[in-house]
Amino acid sequence: MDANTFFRALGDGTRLRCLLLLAAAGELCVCELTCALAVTQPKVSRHLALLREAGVVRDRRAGLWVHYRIREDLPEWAQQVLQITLAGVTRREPFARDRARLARMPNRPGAPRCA
Amino acid sequence: MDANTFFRALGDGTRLRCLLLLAAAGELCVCELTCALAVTQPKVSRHLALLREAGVVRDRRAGLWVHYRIREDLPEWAQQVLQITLAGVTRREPFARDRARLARMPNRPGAPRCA
DNA sequence: ACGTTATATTGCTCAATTCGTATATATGTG
DNA sequence: CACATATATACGAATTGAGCAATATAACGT
Repeated sequence: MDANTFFRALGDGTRLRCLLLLAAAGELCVCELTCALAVTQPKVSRHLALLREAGVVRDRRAGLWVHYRIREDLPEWAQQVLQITLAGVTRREPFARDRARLARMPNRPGAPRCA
Repeated sequence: MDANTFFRALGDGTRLRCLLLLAAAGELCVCELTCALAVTQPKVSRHLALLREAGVVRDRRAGLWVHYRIREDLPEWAQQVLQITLAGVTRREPFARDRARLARMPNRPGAPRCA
């Protein structure tokens, strides 16, 4: 994972918000991300595919749901970048609303947490 | 400086290399960056303008030369991102060669350090 | 097999970026 | 003033990228 690939992946607003949510929540399925970001499902799916191809996230299928998480073998510096950014973002940025929407979702295991 | 603006600025290879050089060297003029990156001058100039408009760098004119540096009032988290990335980049990435070329330039004050 | 839900992909259009070349501006020198 | 150097900008071409709508695939339940 070179720096250019990594930052190009973060260069899009939707992908950045996905990554910050994943950095905050650990693991999320596509429907949760779709609902938290309040965007269409194909949009989230394509950006997640880009993040996967860039080597930033990995997916894990569990039945109908596909869970995404930040790759744990990501270089140390890249993980730190995400953590520091997560700690640095203000409440005015879109991510704050994403996180709030995510927190409002029911969280029963095995059931979709989106409407 | 919101996260989206910041990472969009880093999302281009040329801009990233410029910023890493600036993070490593403190302050550089356009001709030094042009020479270190081994790209055309208008290309560097335009990317520096984008970085300036994004609020990531600031410029200082000194006679013929315009020196660029990373804005010191950049949010703490953004500065840390740059420092961590600088420490994390490997010798295989283009930035390593940029830095080597920069180190090879003569450094007499008041004279252009490029060919 | 059928229907349902979750996710992925395709086809297309439109906007945004990037780059090279050429030219313009700014500053300094004689 | 003419001239040289450093930097900025304008313009068009080419590429890339994002978005939407529709459709395809995958897994589950009955």
